Amino acid sequence: MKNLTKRQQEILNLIKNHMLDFGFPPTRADIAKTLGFKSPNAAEQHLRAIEKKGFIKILSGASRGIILNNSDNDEIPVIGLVAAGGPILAQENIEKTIPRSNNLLSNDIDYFLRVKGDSMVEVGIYEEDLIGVSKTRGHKIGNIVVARINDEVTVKTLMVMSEEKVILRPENQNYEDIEVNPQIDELVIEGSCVALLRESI
Amino acid sequence: MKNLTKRQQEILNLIKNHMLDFGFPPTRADIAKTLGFKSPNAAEQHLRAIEKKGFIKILSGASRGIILNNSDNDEIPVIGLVAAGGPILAQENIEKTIPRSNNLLSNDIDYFLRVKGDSMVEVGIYEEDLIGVSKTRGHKIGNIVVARINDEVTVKTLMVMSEEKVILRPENQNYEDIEVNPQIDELVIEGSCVALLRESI
DNA sequence: CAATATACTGTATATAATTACAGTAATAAT
DNA sequence: ATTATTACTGTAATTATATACAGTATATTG
Repeated sequence: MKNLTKRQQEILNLIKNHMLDFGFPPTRADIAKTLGFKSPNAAEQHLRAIEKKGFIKILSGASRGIILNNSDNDEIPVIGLVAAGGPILAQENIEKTIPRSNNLLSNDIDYFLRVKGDSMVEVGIYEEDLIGVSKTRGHKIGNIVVARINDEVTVKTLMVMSEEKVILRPENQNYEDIEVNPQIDELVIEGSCVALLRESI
Repeated sequence: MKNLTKRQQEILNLIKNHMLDFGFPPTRADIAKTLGFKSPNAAEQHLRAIEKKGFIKILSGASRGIILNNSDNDEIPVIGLVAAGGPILAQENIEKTIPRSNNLLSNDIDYFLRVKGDSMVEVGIYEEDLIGVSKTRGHKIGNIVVARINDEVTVKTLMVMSEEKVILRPENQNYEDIEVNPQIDELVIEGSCVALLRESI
């Protein structure tokens, strides 16, 4: 999907704002008035350009017939069991999706992962909890991370991370630290835990 | 707010469905066509009646100018500190509101309460966590409840509940059970904890 | 260097849509 | 018993709106 120009982005934002304010899209005249165009055709042509780039769909003949193509995916996938081999976010792993609500949880949650086992109870992460995982947030020492060792996905605290030694700590006295040599075993830090959600208490 | 007639409800549903399908409201002609009216004026008059009853607002002169009055409150209040005296849900206690997402958390959350203190750490409820509280769900023995003793609001496990003795248990070995005689102290079980949300980890 | 995209003005028109007015008929409320 | 509400048909006018066509000017791309 091509990038919008600054002006086109302004118009797309205007449409979104109009939707929020009124619950329906603006007319060409509305757009022209708001942006100070002297001709509704200016708006028309911008809309055509934005449609061409795939951000909206224009229904011909219908007044206010502008449909937003929700490119920004506003649904967060919930990952249950992770099938061996494939990527965590593979379609087969997605248990359901939940709408992103900006007010609520930090914006950089890429997915929720359902916790299995009791290895993190001492930091209040229980079996069946959903942890919000950010792929991009830096994987710093001390973070609770989602790690993949060979084909197994696990949630642990990242204690040490060097070229030949990574230590992952369960937050439960009954478990031992996991030491991995990334030059021997395949190790991927998939993301950091940034939120938690417990659906049933 | 007066009740809608069956036909009026049908039309309101039609509008909502149109919003979901297209992202904007239907025209009078759309409504007439869908419901088999031979005159757009039939739709017009229904809309006026629905507006009169407070379910929608009609913007005059605007095509598709129908605004739904979100009567079903789809925002869950988040309660921070509870001011002494008043009800928990008093406006001054509302820190923010978050949109209800049906997929995600059980539907009978009436509000979120921000947890203060560490008295419930052993069941994975930490300071600053938000607990989802249901007012209606039965306050059974063993439930984690939101209780108000005189003017203080607290979250504990309900252990015993009889006419002259109520025991509330902190889930933390460093704290003692709280025993209340409801005939001496004012005690209200405000609700049961049905979900948990941790915004920052 | 020509073609294409961007960013508009300006005019015009067909059609989309609201909305007023005039009725009919059945049912519910006072 | 009469008045208001509900639930429509039918017609028509006015306004709202999309959209085509003809331009101008600048910037970007192949």
